[in-house]
Amino acid sequence: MNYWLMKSEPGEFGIDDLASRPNQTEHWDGVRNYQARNMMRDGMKTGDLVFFYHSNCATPGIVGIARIAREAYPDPTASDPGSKHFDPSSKPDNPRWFMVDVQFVRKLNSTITLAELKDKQELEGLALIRRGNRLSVMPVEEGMWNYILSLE
DNA sequence: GCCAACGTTGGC
DNA sequence: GCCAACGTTGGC
Repeated sequence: MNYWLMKSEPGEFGIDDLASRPNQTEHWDGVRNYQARNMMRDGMKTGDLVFFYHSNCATPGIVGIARIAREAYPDPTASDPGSKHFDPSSKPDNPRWFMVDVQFVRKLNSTITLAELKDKQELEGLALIRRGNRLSVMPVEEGMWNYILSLE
């Protein structure tokens, strides 16, 4: 079992949006960063758990937990000229971008804020709080996962 | 809205 | 292969 953190802007797609989808499941499309893609494609397995993180908002932080419901498969928005994630250099017979399906597990009782996470010596090295980090998909070590949950 | 940090692109 | 220019992310 692996653990992850995935960022989303609540104004675009927040934890409540995930919870209200059919089967409480949604495709995680639109990832256009190679490192993030590689982690989704090569690392994520069905059943892995994910911290759902709200970025670019008043109080950035971890707001809930999700699970990987389907392992990586081609992201159709890459070959859809009408999508804002359209990538003309990705060929349908050789897809460049992938997505996973993510299913809602639960919301946290309260947001574990970025400020709080930054404050913890125990989380030194966590990719989320490394300087300049902008990855939208990143791994979380099991020990850190458990520690973060203990902050709830 | 500002801006630092980072990734990508493309000329050479 | 270098690197300047540009676009994006995301905290503040």
